Amino acid sequence: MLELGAELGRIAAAALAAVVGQDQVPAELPVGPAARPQFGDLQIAACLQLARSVRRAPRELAQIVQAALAGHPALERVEVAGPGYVNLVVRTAWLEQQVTALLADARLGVRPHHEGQTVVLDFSSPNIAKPMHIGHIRSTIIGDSLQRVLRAVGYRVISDNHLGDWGTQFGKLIVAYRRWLDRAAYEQDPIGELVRLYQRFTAEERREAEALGLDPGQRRAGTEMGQAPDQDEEAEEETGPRPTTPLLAEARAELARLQRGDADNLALWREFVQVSMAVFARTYQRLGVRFDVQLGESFYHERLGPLVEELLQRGIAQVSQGAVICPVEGAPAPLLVRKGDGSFLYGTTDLATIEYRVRTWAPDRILYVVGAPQQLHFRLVFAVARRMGVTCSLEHISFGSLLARDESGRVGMFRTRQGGVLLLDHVLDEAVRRAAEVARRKNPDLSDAEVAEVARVVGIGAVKYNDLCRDRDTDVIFDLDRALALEGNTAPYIQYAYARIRSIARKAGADPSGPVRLEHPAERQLAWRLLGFPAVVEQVARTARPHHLAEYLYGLSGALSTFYNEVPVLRAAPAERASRLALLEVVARTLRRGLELLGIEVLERM
RNA sequence: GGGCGUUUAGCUCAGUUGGAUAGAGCGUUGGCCUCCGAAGCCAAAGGCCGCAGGUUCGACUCCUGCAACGCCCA
Repeated sequence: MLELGAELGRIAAAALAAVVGQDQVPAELPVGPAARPQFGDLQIAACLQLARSVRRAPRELAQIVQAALAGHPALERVEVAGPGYVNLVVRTAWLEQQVTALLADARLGVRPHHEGQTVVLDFSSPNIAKPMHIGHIRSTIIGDSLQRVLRAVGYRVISDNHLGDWGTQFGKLIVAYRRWLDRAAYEQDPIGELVRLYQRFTAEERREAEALGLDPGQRRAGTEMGQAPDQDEEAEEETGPRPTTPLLAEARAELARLQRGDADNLALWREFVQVSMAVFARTYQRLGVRFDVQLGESFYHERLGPLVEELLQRGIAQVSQGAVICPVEGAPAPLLVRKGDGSFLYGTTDLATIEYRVRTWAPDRILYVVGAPQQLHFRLVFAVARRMGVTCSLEHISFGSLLARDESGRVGMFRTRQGGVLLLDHVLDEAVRRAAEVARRKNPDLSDAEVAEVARVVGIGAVKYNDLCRDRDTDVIFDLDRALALEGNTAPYIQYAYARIRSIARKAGADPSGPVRLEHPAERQLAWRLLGFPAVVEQVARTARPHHLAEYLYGLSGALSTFYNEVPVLRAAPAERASRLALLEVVARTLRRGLELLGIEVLERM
């Protein structure tokens, strides 16, 4: 359909250009699906738009298009309708031939148009020594889907987990580890223990401050409202000079030693990184997410000092009140790359990272799947990168925040009732548990092992789909029940459609083979949707919005359910039976491939 | 104070870049398993597309202003 629409659009454009002039008409008229079934399969509305600029009646232009397309072999009918639409009805024989061809096409029509191009994809990026919570899921899930889709259309993709492994928290952690470590707890749940140690440090430090009468009231100002948990200690660090307790001084000393390369502290830091990554790896495995490289912030650490000096030399950066900033024209603030005390910031690391990626992979695009709050930050970083001479496309694939509705109905940042974070693994556990209940109830024939497998695939799929089915820009009001729902517009609905086809295929026995005949409207509807698959995949690659694919698969599944209800397959006459089995085979493969591009698995029975 | 985003059915969300009568899911109401899987299908009710202007043949979509909510920067 992608090719047909484009081809018809070019023919129509050429015909108009011959009459009204080349420069008045785009090279290809947009050809879209018909607004309503009674209008046909495709429609062209461009004549209405062109009419104004070329001062001709819309219907007159539409007739020119009609004449140009009338003889096309794929078209049954070409009509001018309403104020100047051109409605197209595609020949059923052409559709039949196209779908039959898909049966032999492993790629289902998706073409690697971007072969030879490289994209670096930056996503997930959790912080070391902290658990992955529900807030990490969007970046991880959307990013993983994008790497699958981008590869499908031919890109060479470098997926990079840019771990937060070099923050200011490590000085505190080192102090806390040496004083209060519970070895058994650490071995059982390393990240849990590191979190406990960090919290212990904070509590002890606050006690000290209070004992010394150091202004305890303001100590957490600015972090009470709206701060994501990850940013708490950053915000604390940024609040500037304030009274220092002995404990905090000790932590700063350990941090300084670490940054100077002290062997003991370095070893401890490596251990924190190692145990954290081991825990992350298990979660990624559950989710089926892979990275090509995992180069954390620490990887760029030694480059930061020289980079800032270069920026100063090249006049991109300047000293201001002891700090180093990069002014950005038109932006409300400059990019801060070195603080007055000589320490570096996220922006510094981000610039060094871009530099490294460009040098190493020479990408055409670098995509960052990071939340919308970072929008200004990336705008600044990208602008400075441009001044450094980076020419590739830099794109912030932003997504909305995770919010929650409290008892009074107000919306705010997501927290659990206890005020903490909701752990990603706990959400997955709960999803799998609920899916197991449903599977057991719906399908008592399944063995325990089968139930476990179904629950895993359905539960994880439901959680993923919950993030993939909506436009990433909108904020999510998180509702566990809704996220884990197994009915309606969900992954299980699509997985169910797939499983039903597989069930029929098993009963049919023989391998399906063409040719496909489309006699019933429900068959034609299915076929038409199948041809739209490549365009949707290309659209996701272009816009980095996987929800278009989710929507497509949901629509295809719906068309399939309707088909089931109206059209017999196994009981049909031999010729029809063979045709319908072949049609269903293409549907099943499209569903499976589409879900795979979303990072969601399928089941042969569920 | 400056900036970004959001605002569409009771709730959660789509709306193909300006086209014909604004669509789904959940929830509500009513039908459909003697029939290839009911995690399903069919139907009904439900709308000031935040508000007010503007652009034009035509606006949920574009431009301006305002409001509410969320966030970022200071």
